[in-house]
Amino acid sequence: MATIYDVAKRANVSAMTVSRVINNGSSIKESTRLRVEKAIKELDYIPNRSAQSLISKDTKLLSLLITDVANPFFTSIARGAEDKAHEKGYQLVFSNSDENIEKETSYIRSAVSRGIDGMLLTPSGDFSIQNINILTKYKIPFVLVDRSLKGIESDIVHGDNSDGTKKLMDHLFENGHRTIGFVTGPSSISNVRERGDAYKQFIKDNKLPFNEKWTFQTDLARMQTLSYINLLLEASKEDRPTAILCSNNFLAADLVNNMNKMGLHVPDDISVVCFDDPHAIQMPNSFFTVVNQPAYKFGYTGMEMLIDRIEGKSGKEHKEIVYDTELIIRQSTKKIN
Amino acid sequence: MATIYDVAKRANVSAMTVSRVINNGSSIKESTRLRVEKAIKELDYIPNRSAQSLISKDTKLLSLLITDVANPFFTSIARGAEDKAHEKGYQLVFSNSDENIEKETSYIRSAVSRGIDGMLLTPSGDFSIQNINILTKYKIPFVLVDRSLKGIESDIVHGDNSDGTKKLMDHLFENGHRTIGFVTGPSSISNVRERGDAYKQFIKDNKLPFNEKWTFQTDLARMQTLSYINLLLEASKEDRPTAILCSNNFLAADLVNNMNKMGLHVPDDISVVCFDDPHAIQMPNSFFTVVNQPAYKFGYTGMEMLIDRIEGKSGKEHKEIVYDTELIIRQSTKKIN
DNA sequence: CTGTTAGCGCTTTCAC
DNA sequence: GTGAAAGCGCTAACAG
Repeated sequence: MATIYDVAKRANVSAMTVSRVINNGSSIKESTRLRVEKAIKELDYIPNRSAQSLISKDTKLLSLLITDVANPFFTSIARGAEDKAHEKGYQLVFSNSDENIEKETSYIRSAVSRGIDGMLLTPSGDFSIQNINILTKYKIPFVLVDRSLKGIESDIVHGDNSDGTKKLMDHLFENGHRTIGFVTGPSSISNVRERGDAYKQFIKDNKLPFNEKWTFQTDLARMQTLSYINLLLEASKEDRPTAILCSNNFLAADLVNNMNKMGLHVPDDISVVCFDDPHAIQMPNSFFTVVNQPAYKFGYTGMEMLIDRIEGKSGKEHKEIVYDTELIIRQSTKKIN
Repeated sequence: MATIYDVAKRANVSAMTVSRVINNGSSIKESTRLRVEKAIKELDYIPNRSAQSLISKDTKLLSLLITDVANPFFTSIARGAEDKAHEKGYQLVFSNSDENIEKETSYIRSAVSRGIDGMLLTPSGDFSIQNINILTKYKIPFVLVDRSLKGIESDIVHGDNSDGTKKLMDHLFENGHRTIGFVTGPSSISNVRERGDAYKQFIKDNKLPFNEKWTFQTDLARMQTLSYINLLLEASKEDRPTAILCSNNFLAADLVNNMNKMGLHVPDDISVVCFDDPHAIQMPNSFFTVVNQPAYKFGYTGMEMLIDRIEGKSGKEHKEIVYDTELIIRQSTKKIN
């Protein structure tokens, strides 16, 4: 592997001159520049970033820590983040925390060790604060995506969870649904909380029947929707919900898959709605009625905020960007009388 | 950010001793080890990887270069690759080449510059050989995924393209289809070629009508299926294909979306099949009849091969892993008489 | 416009 | 068991 000295020798200049050529540094005589560039090409010289980073203290490496790339919502975030990072000359290390706090800790520690310039992350829950503290301690800029953290001031980009929930509930209400169940994740996650609050608020505002029984909370990584379905099956048709609101796409997919297995048909027996599309590609006959969030923009804008902060282009105060959600009515909901 | 010298000073030892403690190096007196560990904890010292890499020549950083994470096929590869990398203590930089050779070159150059230990990649086409040469030149191990490269010997993991195509064609044939169109990508991509060959072979073997007109080749990044659809619309119902084989999922999604816009209904007017699921989550009412490839395993096993090679656990000869495909019959195909 | 010197944070080599 | 010196590949700071 050729070093800067090899190039220097070949071009009959000092290493410093080569360095200047590489970094478009101060004025260099055209003839020497050409000689150096020729030598670079001939030796196929590629600068060693580790050596550069050792001096500059930056690595042009960013970290993207999400729950699971395989979830189309996060896939889009990842794509958006990578696009912006690439645009700005950064590269992206990605990690899947799987909603697991220990995994998150270990990823953050190795990211710090690697000297990443910043991190874009979806914290797995309020416990993540201890991990965020590592970043703060090492003065590593970070931006939160999709989930906020109680008591943590930071740049953040997320969707309008309350309004999104309301849109979903409105849609169900307009279609005649009155008893509406709720399948959700752990309340240590901010958006889960916000969606839950909006759900309860809607029920109160519209004086809908409420039974705690129809609210089901499960782990987002290991979903146990089957027990909820059993509850539905045990209840009489009059008692059980005619519609279910799921607080995320994977949950909804798991629920509906299991319902089908157990002989409950969507939307004929029960309507189902959720946040975020379970499908990356928009198909004319997609199944789920959803409130969609602009996930790509979450990643793209979040990355932009992060890089701005890294490069000192953000003010002292933290920025919060909230995106509107969009209701897309499809086949998983049905009007009832 | 604390350095090894800060720790050394605090523990009253030399930097060398601290280094030995960090790396579980040779014998150290228990008491000094404890003193050093205490200092490390107190200072919250995390070793600087750039400095380590400058000496050791390895980074524990791997690169994943794929076409587009947003394509569910590649999403699964990414997830599989990250899982294995994490298992083995490596981190993953990911990049989207978008089938663009220049982007690919630039990503490979920065990966090399970064000193990655190895690369798992889906080359954008046969031109990628020039990029592969960079890796070879710098002796960076790599494993090919999904696509081979003419004349390049390397570790590789991919699906059985011929057999997959045959499964799809068999299915169409059994459902009465005789005039079968083919929508595909550039022939510089190995699997596109292999699928095309298998398609032609099937037509020949079964003495099906063949008209060059119904084979349409387009760019995989900027698909132009509309012009093909116009061709279909101009033709009489007797002449045009009753089914279309798409060589990949994005192509199929784009085609069907456009067909719907133009008033051609799938499967009522025309059946459509393709390789790879356009949806990451398996839904009971998914649309496409596909031949699915175990994409997660592509990533997981590919990464395993890569790490084995990096760590010198592979033999001299290159390994090729070919996975079987699985036909999944869904709603995009229909029996005709 | 170009070169010299020193040093980033760590580990290898060789002493003791 | 432990340390001192040298150097990995690069660039900041200064000199010329």
